[in-house]
Amino acid sequence: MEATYHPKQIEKAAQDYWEANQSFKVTEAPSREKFYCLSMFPYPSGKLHMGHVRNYTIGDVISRFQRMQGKNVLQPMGWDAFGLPAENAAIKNGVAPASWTYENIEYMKGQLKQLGFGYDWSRELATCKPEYYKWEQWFFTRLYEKGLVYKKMSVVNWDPVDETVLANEQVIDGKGWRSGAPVERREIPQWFVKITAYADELLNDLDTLDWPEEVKRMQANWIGRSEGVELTFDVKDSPEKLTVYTTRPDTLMGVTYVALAPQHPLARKAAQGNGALTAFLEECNRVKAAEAEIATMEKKGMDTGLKAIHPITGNEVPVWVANFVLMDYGSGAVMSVPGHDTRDHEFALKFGLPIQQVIAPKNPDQEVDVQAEAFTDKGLLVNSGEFTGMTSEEAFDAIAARLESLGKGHKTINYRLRDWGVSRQRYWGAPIPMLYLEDGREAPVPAEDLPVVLPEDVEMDGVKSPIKADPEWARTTYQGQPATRETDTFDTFMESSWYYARFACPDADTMLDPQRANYWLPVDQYIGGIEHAILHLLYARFYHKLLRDEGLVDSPEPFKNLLCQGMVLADTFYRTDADGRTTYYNIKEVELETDSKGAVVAARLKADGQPVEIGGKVKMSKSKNNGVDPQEMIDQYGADTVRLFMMSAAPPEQTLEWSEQGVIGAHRFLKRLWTLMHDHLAAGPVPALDTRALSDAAKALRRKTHETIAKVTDDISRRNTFNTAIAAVRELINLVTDTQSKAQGDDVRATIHEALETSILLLAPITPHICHALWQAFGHEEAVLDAGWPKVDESALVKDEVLIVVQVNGKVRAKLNVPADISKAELETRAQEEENVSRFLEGKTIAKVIVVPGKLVNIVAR
RNA sequence: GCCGGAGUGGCGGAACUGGUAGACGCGCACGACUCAAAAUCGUGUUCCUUCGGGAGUGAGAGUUCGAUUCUCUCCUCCGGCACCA
Repeated sequence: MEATYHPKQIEKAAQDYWEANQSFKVTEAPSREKFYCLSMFPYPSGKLHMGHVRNYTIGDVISRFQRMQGKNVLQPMGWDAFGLPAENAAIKNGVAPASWTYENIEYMKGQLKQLGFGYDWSRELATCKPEYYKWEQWFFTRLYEKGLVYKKMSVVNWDPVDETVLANEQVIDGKGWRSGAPVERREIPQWFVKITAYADELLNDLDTLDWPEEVKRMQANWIGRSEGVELTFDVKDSPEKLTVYTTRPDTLMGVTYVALAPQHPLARKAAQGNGALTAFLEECNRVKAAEAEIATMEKKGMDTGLKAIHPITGNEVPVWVANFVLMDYGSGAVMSVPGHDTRDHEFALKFGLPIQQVIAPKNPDQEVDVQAEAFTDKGLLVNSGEFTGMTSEEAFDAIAARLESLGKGHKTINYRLRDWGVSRQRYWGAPIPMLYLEDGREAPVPAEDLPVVLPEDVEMDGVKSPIKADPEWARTTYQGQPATRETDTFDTFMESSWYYARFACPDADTMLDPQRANYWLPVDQYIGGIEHAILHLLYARFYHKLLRDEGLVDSPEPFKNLLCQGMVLADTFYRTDADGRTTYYNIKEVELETDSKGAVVAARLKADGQPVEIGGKVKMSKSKNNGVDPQEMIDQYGADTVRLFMMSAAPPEQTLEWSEQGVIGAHRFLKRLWTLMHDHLAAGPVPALDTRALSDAAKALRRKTHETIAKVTDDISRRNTFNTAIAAVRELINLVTDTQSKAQGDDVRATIHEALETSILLLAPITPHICHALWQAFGHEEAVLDAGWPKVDESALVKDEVLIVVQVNGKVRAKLNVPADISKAELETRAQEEENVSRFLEGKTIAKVIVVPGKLVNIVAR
């Protein structure tokens, strides 16, 4: 063993060992307990970023820990290889998306290996390969045959200059990012998968998942199940009817107008021959097709001139168009009750529409003025004809029953969740396997003709998808008649919705091999960013249920446990010039000025010595110029240092603030650890541990060793708090150093040996390379990777004395070391005898004494 | 706007079930080693203080013998909002 720590050498040696022994290649072994640990696969954007490193380090620590518990651990890795950035890179650099993607995969794979992640690379997959997306195409045709796929018109961002569809991120301040033209909402026909048919199951099964509560809550809210009433308004002098959905039928008598989405057919009809309304509807279309955009913009509306007939009173109410009513949600029309809905109230005030109170608070003392502010609570009905005096709950049923008897409405369950639009008008995606026949019919591509292969050797001009530009690509036949192919491609969420299952049987010549898939699935631990809390995770859950209904898997849910890791942040520094443009500077270009305590008080640019603004800690990104390249860190400090810092700086769900000083601190610990181990071994043979004859110092160290095993085991397996696990090992190492300098003897040396060996095992999942080397140096034949996890010796934990805190009126006044088996009464007496306690009791009478055994005594005195 | 989350020393964080606030680390200060520096090792480090003690976990209230932890109101920051992945 070398006297100094050389991360490059030992990391290379450990990685060579794993490679030569195929250490992470696993096969299905029904007799063994399996553990499937999966980290969200990356988009191959070029090189790994710190977010990836954090995500994959967490996964690797859990995988290695579970392996040391004796489980058959599968940890695969692959590539979410279709997507927009490849097209952008293709346009910018003149390379085909495919070759750009494959190059990135090669490079990033090398980086993952350098970090020492224990993946079974024999299962690697890339979603852009036909052998992967073939099955996705096949599955889509199965869904089509089952009636779970349909086509409808749907809104996209349209760039009128480039004549192309833009993604939301390509629309900046309402303009196309390349053309600069104001975008328009445009409706085009698109394919949808009926996720709403599974809404109830997706909602109910959330209860069965060991997921963070906030993620389950977000998904439940996203699905948005509500019970309400669907009712129709007749339209005056027209055969048309308006259908609306409401969760508050009790407020029906307070409807003073009806609001339509600008895309509603009746709004369009009313606009014919109405120039102002036509112009307004056009204006409503000049906005990005994103809900956040619609919800935050200024509320605008216009009267259509139409009158709706109230289904119960028969009164006429005006029909308005409002820019915030969504066509995709419900029926695209809402009944407006400004007295009892905040948004309706705001709109009514703005446009001078009447506000009518129909609900009064249940508490008669509560003052309500609906002209000033909407009263949104449930209560008692007023001004509601025959329904007056009912509670909101009674009125819900009574009004629903009345509507039903009139044939104008019925109770129904509604979901906020909308069907999954899977069509994209882009090139770099899996072609949607549908055909359009000459006679106008559509048909799925027959299974024997799959996959529909995306050509990879193409040139991108930046505007039109190469498969849309080439009519030859689309030309084909179907059952002898000419047909054209669909040239839209799938949403990339399609690929990421089932990759976890394909990893179980990546070479199967069907979509999945149920036997192998059922051995590994569900995933025992899934790890990924919180930003995927809704969309990806909901689509994957949906897809899993579709796979189950196809007979490909048995389980109802894909991911048993979920860990959402936080983002990686770094300091930002910037200057704003006279034109209001902001330039960001990397921390390397900046010099920090600190006060005597080390607090940062100012920053200046090294280049010109002038001050720059301190922008705080922000998610690492190109635009903020605050990224730290993992590769540089690995080269400089080694993979173990990077892994150790990542895991020790914060618990996984929290944001992690990058700090090079912190990295240096982690590196320092590994150097110290190495030296400590080396010196211990260099001191000669270690006597055997005789637990019956230990000095106090040896006994204390041994207790700490076993307390640490218990703590680290619990922290990793139950709490996922790797930071506190590392802190516990550091405490143990600190105590070893301390014991070494204060006590000698065979018993001390033997307990130190036990403490050090234990530390190697406890750190092995986190810093596997150094632990691999140290374990060998300690003379073990087997690799640390396959060494069993250390076991707690309960007898080592026994304490003879405990520390008791004594409080007077909740303030700490003394600390006592007492025998662990002291009686309550004696503890009270001893507490009161303490000098600093009696001092505070003087002149007071004791009202109460609270004793928490083994912890504290609180004397309440007045 | 809607949904979800987070605020603790100079900094990252700890306190797991309502029971010693600040574990562990970074930074800083001082000391040892050194011709010197780096590295390394050691000691100290929430704030105020009349050195008795007092205050303190984003702000304000409440429950409790006792609140970082539970309840309510508010402020700030972050994630998602269906075509970034």
